Amino acid sequence: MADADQRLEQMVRGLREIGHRITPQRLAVLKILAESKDHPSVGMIYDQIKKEFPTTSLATVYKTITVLKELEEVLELGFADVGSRYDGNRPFPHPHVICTKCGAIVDPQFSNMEKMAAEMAKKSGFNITHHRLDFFGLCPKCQKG
Amino acid sequence: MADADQRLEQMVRGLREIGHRITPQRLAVLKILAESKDHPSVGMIYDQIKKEFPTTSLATVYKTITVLKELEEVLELGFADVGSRYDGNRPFPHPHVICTKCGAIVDPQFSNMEKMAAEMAKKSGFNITHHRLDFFGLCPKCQKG
DNA sequence: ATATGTGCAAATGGTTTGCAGTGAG
DNA sequence: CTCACTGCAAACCATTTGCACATAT
Repeated sequence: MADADQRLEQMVRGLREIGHRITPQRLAVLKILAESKDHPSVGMIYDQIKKEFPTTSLATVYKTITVLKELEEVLELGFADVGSRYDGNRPFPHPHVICTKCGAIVDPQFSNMEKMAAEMAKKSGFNITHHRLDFFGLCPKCQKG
Repeated sequence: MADADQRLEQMVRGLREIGHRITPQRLAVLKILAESKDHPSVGMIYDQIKKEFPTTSLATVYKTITVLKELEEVLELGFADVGSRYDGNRPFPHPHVICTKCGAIVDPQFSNMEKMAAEMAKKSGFNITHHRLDFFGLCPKCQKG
């Protein structure tokens, strides 16, 4: 998990740079986000943290994520039906594949979106800064079930 | 607006087929969705409708949209920050370009996503059924402002 | 020492629901 | 005539906020 450690350091550094303190609760949130590859919801993070710090409040988790979003150290994936999921491991735009049955979210390798973004910018006159690409379907497991 | 008329007919037909009634309020929602190219929110639709039917309730708008979603006669675009927007004119997956300042949403022409979807299916083992592709940036107007 | 962070509880805001009355088919 | 639809208000639920206390720096 060397890359998760690096992500964690990066997050801590970012918070310190803008004058934020590193509390144990906050560190626990950062750890979960830096390590997880399954794009957890706030609730999932909260449940996880309560094992370590039973008194931690949901509000603290939300507040921490808000700061990380501002720092662009976490990527928010909002869904109309199922709320928001977070990716602290790869906090930059990249494609996702979402199972419409069990809700699993995975990162496929690949994709040169930059080329397509440039094309869109040209055609629309927009100054494109970021993007989002999601594919929906049934994961291998749910195809059998 | 010939294609909007066609969309409207298609929607009405769809509703009738599953035994739903066509009330004036409902028809007003359908019209707005079939005609608009600006991806309105529920609130925008509601405001629009009140001009014609001042007593119409928000709940009715929501309920109608829920049915249209089931029929796949309207495409829902959920955003984490700004809620959901709806496209009844082209209710199938297609790319969108969203202005991060004024919230405008436009449909660029183009895109062969099918190829990319097939690639994703192969790599992930998922059975891909649909997708979503959004580009974010500043629209020409907001680049000046 | 001194603000920032925490935890709790209350507030918010978009969306959904329950239900009695209304109206499309 | 009937049963689905409407409108209203209440319920929901994820997220946000206010505030007194705790604590990282």
